[in-house]
Amino acid sequence: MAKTRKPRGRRGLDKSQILDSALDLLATEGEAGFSIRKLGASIGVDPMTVLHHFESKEQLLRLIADRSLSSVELPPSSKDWQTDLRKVADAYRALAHRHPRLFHLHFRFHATGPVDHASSEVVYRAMRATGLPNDVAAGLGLSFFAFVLGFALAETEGLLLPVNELEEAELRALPSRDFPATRALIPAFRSLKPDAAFDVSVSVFIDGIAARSRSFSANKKVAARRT
Amino acid sequence: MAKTRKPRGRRGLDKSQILDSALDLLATEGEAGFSIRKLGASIGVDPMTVLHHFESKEQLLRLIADRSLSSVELPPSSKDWQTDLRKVADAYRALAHRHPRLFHLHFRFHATGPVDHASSEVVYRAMRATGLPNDVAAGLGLSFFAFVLGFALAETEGLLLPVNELEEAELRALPSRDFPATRALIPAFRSLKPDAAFDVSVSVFIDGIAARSRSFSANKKVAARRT
DNA sequence: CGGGATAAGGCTACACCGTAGAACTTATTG
DNA sequence: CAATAAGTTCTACGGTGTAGCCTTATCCCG
Repeated sequence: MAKTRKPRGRRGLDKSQILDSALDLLATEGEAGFSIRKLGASIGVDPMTVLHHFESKEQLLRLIADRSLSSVELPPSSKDWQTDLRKVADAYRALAHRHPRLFHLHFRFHATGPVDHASSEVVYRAMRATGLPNDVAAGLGLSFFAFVLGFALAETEGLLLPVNELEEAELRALPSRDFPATRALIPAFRSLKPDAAFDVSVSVFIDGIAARSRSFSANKKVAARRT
Repeated sequence: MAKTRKPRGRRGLDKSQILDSALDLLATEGEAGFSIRKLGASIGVDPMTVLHHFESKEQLLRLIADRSLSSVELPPSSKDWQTDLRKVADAYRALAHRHPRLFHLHFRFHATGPVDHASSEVVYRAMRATGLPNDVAAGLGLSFFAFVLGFALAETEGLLLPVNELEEAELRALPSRDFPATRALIPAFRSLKPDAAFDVSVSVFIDGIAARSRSFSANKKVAARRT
């Protein structure tokens, strides 16, 4: 049986409950507005009591990130590595949408908890299914993660929103001699659909991997035939 | 003539010089160790003097990010959109390597200064050269940026380093029944070469775009012939 | 049941932070 | 020279993380 001993203190405080409140506070206030004192006040407890359970603010933030990460529901590995990759990508983007104010923490504390390992296992299994050599597979797997996290972070930080009127005015002010492409795309920026952009770029990445996988296998066959 | 009026104060302080020192301090101490008081002390000036030139710490950080951004040397647009994309990617990764401690600021303050516009013009020009429709081109251009920035950030935050012995031990501890792919790639993680991983994944992304461009053009021709 | 042992929870204090407001000093202008 | 404006500093306020010490409640063992 698990050793979930009930808390002994008179307040019946539970680390896990504190973490929940902490995540709430962080999710609503953002990191700048998050403080141990506020957290203590929000749960009616002395700030030092919080630090008694989590030895520092840094540790607390780390555990908050871990907890939010534990909410990703990762797909089972299937036969088709491409859909597996797509599902992992979607799962992490959904995570970003669930807690946009704290998603950046996943870059600061690159967790190595079970969730991360499970997700990356799916990715690495997919990369190995391509037949590419191990060093390439490892690099591509990590890059795929970096891409997905980067896209999601860009989204939560507002880099990917459809441009508003102010930004549009700024773009229109660019000299058309030097910025023809930017100006030509202004209508597209106005009606930008992040979901579609994500789908397309994930597909593009996966297509690129598939192409590389095909040409690598072909070369290997040729080399084998030559011996 | 430009209006670079020399400073009038008795200390001869210059906004630009303060900014230089600020960037230095931030680059060596990291954001956690950066404070207006320390900056003031480092240049022998009252902290409030700093705030007189930059109205808040937030503004100062924003300008530091802008300044670091202004150091990217972006390539001229060529005839080949693929090499153009590659050069932009390299330029931003180089930026991250130049100032790893403050690269994350580029996500917080998505600058819209001239440098960013110039770089994105290169990207958008490339995307339009593919012949893809504008909405797809816009989304892919932004995604390409997100990918490059995400990779670079992952690198500066330590997600992409070759695994050390401690991490390797953690990976080895994973049950081989559930994590065969992760375990199989451990040697590859040991000797991971970020440069190569970046090159490969940028190529993969570009290849994917090129493939999509080809199939789109083909479809368009078919549709045109059918009328 | 008694009496440590142990952990939970709280109080105080310290060093540091960003910055508002007012005062002072100097350079420029009229 | 006086007036003005800009640069610089001082002081103070409310906020932060957390070290050190203390009290109190619960558990375990004899």
